[in-house]
Amino acid sequence: MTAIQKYNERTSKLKSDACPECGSKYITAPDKEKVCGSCGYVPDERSMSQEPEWRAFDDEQRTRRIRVGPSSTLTIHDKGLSTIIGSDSVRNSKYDPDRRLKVYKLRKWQTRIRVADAYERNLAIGLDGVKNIFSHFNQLQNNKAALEQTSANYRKVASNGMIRGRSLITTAYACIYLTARQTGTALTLDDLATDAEKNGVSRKDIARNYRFIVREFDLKIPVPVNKMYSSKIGNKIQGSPQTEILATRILDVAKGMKLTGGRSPTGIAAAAYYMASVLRNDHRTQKEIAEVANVTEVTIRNRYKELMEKLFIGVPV
DNA sequence: CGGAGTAAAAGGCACTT
DNA sequence: AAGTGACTTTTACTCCG
Repeated sequence: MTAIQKYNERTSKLKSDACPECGSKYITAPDKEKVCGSCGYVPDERSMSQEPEWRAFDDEQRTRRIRVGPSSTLTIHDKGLSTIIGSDSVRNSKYDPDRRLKVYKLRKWQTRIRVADAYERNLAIGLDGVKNIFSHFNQLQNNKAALEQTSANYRKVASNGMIRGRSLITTAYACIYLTARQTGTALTLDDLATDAEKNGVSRKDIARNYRFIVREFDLKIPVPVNKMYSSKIGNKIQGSPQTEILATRILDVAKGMKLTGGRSPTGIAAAAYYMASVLRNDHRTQKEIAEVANVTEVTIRNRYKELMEKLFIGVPV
């Protein structure tokens, strides 16, 4: 069967008005999908073709037109663009020894060139570090966009020679924290620090590095959105969604009244959540909330008191 | 026990030396 | 990099219902 015949056979099935499954007619309502009246078959006429949109009539055209490979990414030091010379032709004895030796040498040189440069090598280590740290946090684990952004941040820091005198891993942590702050992800410095301590990186160093980057690039970092923290509390404590919603409302108002500046975002979020739980008779103890929010009960009390005073002025409760 | 409150110690931040 | 000062949070504790 020629290609033309195959093509005709395939398309005629779709174009004909008979169901290819049972042969009966389609029902076609206006603006609706075609559905077979008797067996329910839906022809996937508009499904996406996995095939290339071009055609090649000889080998030369094929090699010229083909464009494949993984998409470009910032998370690999050479952006994932380099072709890796495979090891197949080295190991496989069906190839002649000359060829195998040649490929072996090519591979060796490729490895050298790829990461031989100190800058490139460090970039590779740093970006790997970022990826590694990402895998420790479930907020980040499957967040490709955050990984790309962190990698972009890291590259920017590296290319400006700002890692000199600082450790790669500390910079990696700082870049992750930066991304979290930029994207409003509820990942606190403490969260990162707990993980970093295991690698011998102190919280202080991450914070200093982070501030250094922010200052150097003159970045405008939004004030943390407290809602993120309150929903984090809600998740950990398994509270009702309504309590969480009320907590975020309280935080909105508190923010509007400038009650959030200078205070720890987690403390205020915890207090708002406590307040919401009291108001909604979904009562949680201060201790319970303090534990998941990583603040003390005293802080919750203080912030709670302040919220109650400022938010309910003149309002009979 | 849950919560209110307090004094003193500790910690973080912006800024200076 | 260490010191300073204004400020917040933590520690540790008391008291109340």
